Amino acid sequence: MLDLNNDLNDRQVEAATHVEGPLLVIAGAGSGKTRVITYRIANLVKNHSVDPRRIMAVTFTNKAAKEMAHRVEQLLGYGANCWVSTFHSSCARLLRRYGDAVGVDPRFTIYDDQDQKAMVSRVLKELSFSEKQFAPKAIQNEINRAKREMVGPSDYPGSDYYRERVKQVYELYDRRMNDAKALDFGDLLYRTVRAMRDNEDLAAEISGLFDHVHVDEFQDTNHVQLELVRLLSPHRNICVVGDDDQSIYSWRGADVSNILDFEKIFEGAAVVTLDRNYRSTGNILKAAHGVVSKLDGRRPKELWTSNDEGENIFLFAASDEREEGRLVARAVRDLRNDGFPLSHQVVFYRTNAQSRVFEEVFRALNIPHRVVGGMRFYERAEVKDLIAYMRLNQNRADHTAFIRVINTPSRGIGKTTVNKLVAVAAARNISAWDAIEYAGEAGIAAAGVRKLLAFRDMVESWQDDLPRGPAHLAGRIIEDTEYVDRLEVENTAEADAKIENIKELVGSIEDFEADAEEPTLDSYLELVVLQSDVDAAKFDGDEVTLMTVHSAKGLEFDVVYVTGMEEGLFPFRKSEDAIYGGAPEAMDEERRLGYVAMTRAKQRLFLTRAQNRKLFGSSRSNPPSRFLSDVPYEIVKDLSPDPPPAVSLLRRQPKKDPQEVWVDHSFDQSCESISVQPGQSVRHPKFGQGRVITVHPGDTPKVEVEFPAFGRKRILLSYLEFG
DNA sequence: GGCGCGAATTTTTTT
DNA sequence: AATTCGCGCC
Repeated sequence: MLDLNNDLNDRQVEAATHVEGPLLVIAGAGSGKTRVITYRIANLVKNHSVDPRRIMAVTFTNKAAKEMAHRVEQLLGYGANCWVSTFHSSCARLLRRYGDAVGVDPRFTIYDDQDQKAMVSRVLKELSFSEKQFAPKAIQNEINRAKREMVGPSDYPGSDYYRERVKQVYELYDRRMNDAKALDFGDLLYRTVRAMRDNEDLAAEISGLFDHVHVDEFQDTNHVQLELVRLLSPHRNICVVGDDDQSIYSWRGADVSNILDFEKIFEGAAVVTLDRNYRSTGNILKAAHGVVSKLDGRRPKELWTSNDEGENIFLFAASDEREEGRLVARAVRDLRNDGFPLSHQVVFYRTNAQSRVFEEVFRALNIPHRVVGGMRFYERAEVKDLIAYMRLNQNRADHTAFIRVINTPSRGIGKTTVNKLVAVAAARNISAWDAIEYAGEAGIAAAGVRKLLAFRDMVESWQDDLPRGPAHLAGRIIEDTEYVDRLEVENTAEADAKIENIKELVGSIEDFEADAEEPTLDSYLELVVLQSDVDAAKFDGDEVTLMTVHSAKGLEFDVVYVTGMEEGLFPFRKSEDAIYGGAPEAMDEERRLGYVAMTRAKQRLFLTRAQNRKLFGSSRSNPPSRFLSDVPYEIVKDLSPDPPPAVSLLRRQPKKDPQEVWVDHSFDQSCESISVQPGQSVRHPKFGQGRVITVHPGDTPKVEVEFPAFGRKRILLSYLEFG
């Protein structure tokens, strides 16, 4: 069952059998890192008599946690009660158990991004700050950033005018969150670390729970997470696994230096590098290496494999994004006939907005597909409404939930009534729910008071239903609020879709009750808010997967299509005036993202782009992604339909051969790549607007252009403007 | 307090 | 281009 030497390679054994002291495993893509962690845990239990309940493992998603627990169970032959979960879930669990000691009500509600933003808006209103001047989103980010850096409201520096205001918002936000018995995502980590820092006994008790701590995807941990790891590991039995080349979350505070400087943080750490790849063909690795090797400051490594070279890397250059969709869809269908089931194929894109075209084309061609991410199920208004009602049953003080449902479906309680109610609550530092008691004294009209009381009675009447589980409660809510009844009356496609979503939600609650260890309302609500989209996605059934590259972390597929390989899109550039040279870290991250995308592929890798792409309604033409030119030319096979939809030319450093130019141009800052296509409209300083007739590449690229007033002219590329 | 029209904003990635 | 949001009017 557990045969380390047989099942693992030498390096993996080295990592899996390391028992005492800090260990850093640099695990390249596809090098079997989950395998190493699971074998390591199994080894600790089996050969070193470690109590599984005293082993902690932190993963990036709940899905990864489940898988890990499952694989450990397989290795041991019995279910081990290891503590395997995400940072957020672990902290929620700890705070429910120990929060009391540090002023956290154990029955807190967790606020997601939307809830948090609503709360920020409410506070802005309360302080009479204009949302125009202080964008709620920006303040939200600032609060999150502060918590990530362990900066509380009172420590927050009010160093300039703006920050002074932010500090005010942060302070009141903190109070209102407290009144609402709510914690945001950042709080889960911040409060746990705060609690352990401020309370030595508590820190000892919590860290005393574990003898060994593991952290997966360590390259994407941030400051507060590192701090937590430190506090949990006074015994220094800390094993972290990650790959600096796959760090793709710096925008949400992840700090690569956590992994780059690990030996400084935990002195005397052992380091094992896993560079043998078991996943991909040789050519796929070569392509990926071409992209990632251009980075500076990596931990030096190059993946190798004894797998076959495999097929070439396939390129598609399509005329526009619809054509790109069709080319991918056709390839998907052909490969299915060649023995690659749809479920083993995946389409990646850089931004969620790109998914729509693929969905349309796949639907038109009748190719079963599933989109992961984007508008999350649990973020849909109707789903959130029902969940808000459920939240109110867990926590009457939950302000966002209260505001959300007080007049949904509409029951004649309007803005004025609600505003007055919230004002009373704020004045008395009580929840809006409790403020109903004082509604009469707050100048709320008698009719309003009556409606508020009726609402309260309705929610109170569910009290007796709580012990019967969340599914039953959901049924009562739907019935008493007439939520579905009202939608049925609307009789529109949108309303029908909402009804379907509510049915799906109820079904999922029933599934939860049937499967969960602890099928209570509290644990259901926690699951819902901490579950990611990849967690919720079912990877059964024969369907192609569509998802962003970010959600792809840790996954693998036989066939991978990386789409939208265009400058500006992938690598992504925020706006016209943002210059790549100005933010090299951002470009580095794009590069790593490209690397992550490519290394998901086991057998076949397609890189696709569109010559013209519609963005914000208008169409524009992007040069090919610089990442294309980083793929060694010898292993590339261009499957673009002919005639080639466009030729990409360099304005200042032209190459000789158009075919070569297409993929093999270097993007140093001094030269500019321009895509030219017959039919395209261009502008000349003297002749004005014209249409491209033919393209003449070469050392001095020229373009033949038809001008309405001047006829056909051959123009040097450098005189033309595109757009 | 609800509805409707124009303006504004969106599209980087998410636990 | 499409959806969301805010304001003003009924």
